[in-house]
Amino acid sequence: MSESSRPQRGENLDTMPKRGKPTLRTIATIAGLAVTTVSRALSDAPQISLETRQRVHRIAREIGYLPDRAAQRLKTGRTNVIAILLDSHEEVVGFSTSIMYGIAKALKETSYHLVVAPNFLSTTNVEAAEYIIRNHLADGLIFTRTEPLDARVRLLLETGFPFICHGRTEFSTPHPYVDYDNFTFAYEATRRLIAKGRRKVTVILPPKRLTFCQHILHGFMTAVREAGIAYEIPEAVDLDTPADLLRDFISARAAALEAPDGFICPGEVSALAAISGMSDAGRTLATDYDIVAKETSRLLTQLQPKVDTIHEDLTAAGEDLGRMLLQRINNPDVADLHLLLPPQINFPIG
Amino acid sequence: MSESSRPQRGENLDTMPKRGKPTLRTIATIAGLAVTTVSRALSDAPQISLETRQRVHRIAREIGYLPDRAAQRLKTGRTNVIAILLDSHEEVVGFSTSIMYGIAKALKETSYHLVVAPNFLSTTNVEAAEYIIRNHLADGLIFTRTEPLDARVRLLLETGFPFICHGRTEFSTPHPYVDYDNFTFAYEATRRLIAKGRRKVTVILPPKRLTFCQHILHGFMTAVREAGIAYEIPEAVDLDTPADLLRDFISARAAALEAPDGFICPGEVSALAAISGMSDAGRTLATDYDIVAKETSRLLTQLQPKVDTIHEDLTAAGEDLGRMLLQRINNPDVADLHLLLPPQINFPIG
DNA sequence: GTCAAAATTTAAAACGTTTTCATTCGTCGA
DNA sequence: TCGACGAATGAAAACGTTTTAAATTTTGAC
Repeated sequence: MSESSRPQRGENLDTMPKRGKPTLRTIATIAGLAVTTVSRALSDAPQISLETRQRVHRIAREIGYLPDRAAQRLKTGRTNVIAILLDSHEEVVGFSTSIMYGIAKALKETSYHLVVAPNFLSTTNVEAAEYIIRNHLADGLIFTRTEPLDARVRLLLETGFPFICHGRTEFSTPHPYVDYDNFTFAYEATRRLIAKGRRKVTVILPPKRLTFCQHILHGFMTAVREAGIAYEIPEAVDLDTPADLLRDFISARAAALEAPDGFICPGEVSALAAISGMSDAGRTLATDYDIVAKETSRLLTQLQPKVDTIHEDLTAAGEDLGRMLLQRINNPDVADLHLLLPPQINFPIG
Repeated sequence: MSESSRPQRGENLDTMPKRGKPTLRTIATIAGLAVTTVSRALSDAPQISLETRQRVHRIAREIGYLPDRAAQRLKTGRTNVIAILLDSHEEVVGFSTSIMYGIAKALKETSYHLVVAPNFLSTTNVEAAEYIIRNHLADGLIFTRTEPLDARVRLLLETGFPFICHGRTEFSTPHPYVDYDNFTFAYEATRRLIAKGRRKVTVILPPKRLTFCQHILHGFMTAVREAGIAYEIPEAVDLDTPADLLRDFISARAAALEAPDGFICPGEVSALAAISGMSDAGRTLATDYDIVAKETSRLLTQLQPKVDTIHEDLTAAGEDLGRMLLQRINNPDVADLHLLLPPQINFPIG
């Protein structure tokens, strides 16, 4: 104990009443330990005795110590930040919000933060990823709405930067992902409509460039072909179409000849638009037509009569994304990190 | 030049092919200068000769030098990050997106980044702000949708943390803000409807807890009282009501007795919902009723017949927010930093 | 009791930058 | 010619943490 008590609170806090933020040194001085020991104790290193560890933790809590993330980052090279990418013009609608909520839950007890990286000034969705990597703004990346040949996936695989996405690309390049089994969703949804006696089915598809559009189409077509039933696939609208336009489209379609009497709606907004549109055309749910919808919140449970739903738990998906990305960051050579989440079917299947 | 060339690239890069990221030292070695000089040259300090400054900049560009933000932050205490807060359950719809775009533009040529701070795990919207301050995750905060007694504003004023918000609180506590003149918007919009010969006007208000709801109501009521005209204020819906519910509400209202024939829609979604709803009830725009809408994108310019619009440039507001926040950060005692943006009226006023 | 091994703790260097203070070098007035 | 001055550059400390290597204390076997 030579000169451990330097005049730390001298005349140098006249600039701001910043109350000399506590550091490891503060704790060390109070506890009569070395900074090293305090650091180790706080990070629960094995070689520290239980007693010191507890004492250090207690002091830290009492004086409200928070580690300086800049110093940690400088030393370790890790930012303790996970970023989620937003497409150039994607808006954070309920979809991403639920996923973010799940990610935030997965990060809750860790030292990691979630930041949302908007991508407003660049034209391609890969530029935001490049920017993050170049400036080392995060330790890992999450993004959604993958395409079969996704430029982001390619870039990240090339640079070896940790990432995981919600959705898959084509199968030739394996990469970490969490995806929902949209094939089964569409297959079971279609079979349900058929089982209910519907004779012409249709599906509101996602935008064609997205991978999961293929999955839904595949599941739909498989069930349609097995049953040899009539179907139609709207070209003018998709899941990203604004709700009123969708409503008007469906209303117009219902008034025409050979209108469909069974709808697959892989999203709540499209389901509500379909109900409104059919209602505009004088059709009654359950009597004149049926819907099977994908539900991600509890929006549809209010409806009377009830529509058949298949649940997709986006919050759970977000938790998996967060958990698996951390796994990937801390152990770069875990092989083949992926997960396919099963649909949760809310009606009897036979 | 004693021993400036240490064996920097020894055996220590076997962990990762990280290509020894260039640092100030790298540049210094190449240029035959001291690290100090390089640092000064890059930050354009006055005492560096023009020649050295240019040379250093050139080398930095050539080897792709990027400053280590963690080191900068550790040394200066500044994070070079601006955060925009999202409400607990607010979704980033077109509204926030435009503002973020403007902020990003204002930050473009500076060293600042914009990050979006979601607030999913806390229940009140003030917790996200607290979290950011405690962990010093940003140098300044931006948020929107202020309330008359806004807990975030109070917290930030108390702690002296730099912030600026889009929208005002009550007038008793001055604080930095950028706001749109919603009084004038509503006043002129109402007068326009009256000038067009409408005899019963109505307005879709924002949620009552938000400050700018009062401003719109005030402008509306002022014009209504001046003209002594009939009016009504819907209680069951507001600007946050989902579009189909709004449409159905308006359609139902149009069918009833003494329905309004003039609508103030302070948002594009509500304007479209009003048109659809009136159309459902068999009413024709411009013939049976008129609308004055606030437009923030170019969504409404497509419509036939045209609706009268008053423009609010959210991107410009974002730019002002970013610019003024930087001003506030770099000079904490600028007094009374605020801006009231005038409506841009797209019809002849008389 | 002694000595080596194990269990703890510590000193010091390092991460990459900024900043304070000192140094060099030419230039100019006397 | 001398010293002083200003311009330009440099050396070294510091920010708060982690980590390597070393020092100290404790333990256990003989």
